[in-house]
Amino acid sequence: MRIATWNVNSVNARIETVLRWFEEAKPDVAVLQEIKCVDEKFPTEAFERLGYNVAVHGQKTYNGVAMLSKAPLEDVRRGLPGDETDEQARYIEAVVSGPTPVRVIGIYLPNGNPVDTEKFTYKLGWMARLHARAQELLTWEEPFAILGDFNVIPERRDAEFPDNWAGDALFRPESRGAFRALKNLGLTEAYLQADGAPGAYTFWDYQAGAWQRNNGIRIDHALLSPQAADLLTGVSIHRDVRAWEKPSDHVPLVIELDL
DNA sequence: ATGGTAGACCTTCTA
Repeated sequence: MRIATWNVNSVNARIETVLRWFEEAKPDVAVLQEIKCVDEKFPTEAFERLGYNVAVHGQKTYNGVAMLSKAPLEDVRRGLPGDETDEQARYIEAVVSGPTPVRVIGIYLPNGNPVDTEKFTYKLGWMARLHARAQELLTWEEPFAILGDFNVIPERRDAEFPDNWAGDALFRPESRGAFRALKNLGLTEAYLQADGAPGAYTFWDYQAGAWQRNNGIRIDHALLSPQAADLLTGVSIHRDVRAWEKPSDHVPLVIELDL
């Protein structure tokens, strides 16, 4: 079973590129971030034509996440628990049906810049709530995977020019520490040695020729519960998609589970 | 040090 995550930077502006990738990569499940539309404007029919069930947690103009699955989705949950006042659409969770059901969580973790504003506070609070949710799910001892745009550069080797990111919310010690703490709950990062070498980036800015200079960062991640980690057989970053016509600034990350 | 690009949408915000 292939599970993909991809920040598409507007699903409607990018629909041809997105559908082309789905037809080529044929993921069984995918979580999308930054769909940048309300539920009613999501191109549901286009994905249904490709055989997907669709769950959307949309928002006008900003953010927005979705989940697509060939198998039926159960127990769909929208919004990260822990703050009833949070109106940003950054979290979707569902159980993918099958002989071994797998809970899939798609996240668009807040960027957090500038760091001297409430945006950074919101990011850290959001990470604390994600930590609590993961902690709860772990007590169920079932296979689950958290995938998405984490907006965290875990290590220096995850940036081509790490010094450029000093002080940025994506690389601040607080953000990296919260990411480590999340993993240290007992989650396995899907990050094989082949792709784990320096240069395994998932994002290149549109500006200043970042792609041409390979000025990339690795900020899209997949974390697995122990029961899901035991099924992990592969990880791939679809780097070539960044060179397509009208690309997103992120590329897809795909994990393979032995199901 | 600044600005460079992209998307939504209305003028500036977010990234």
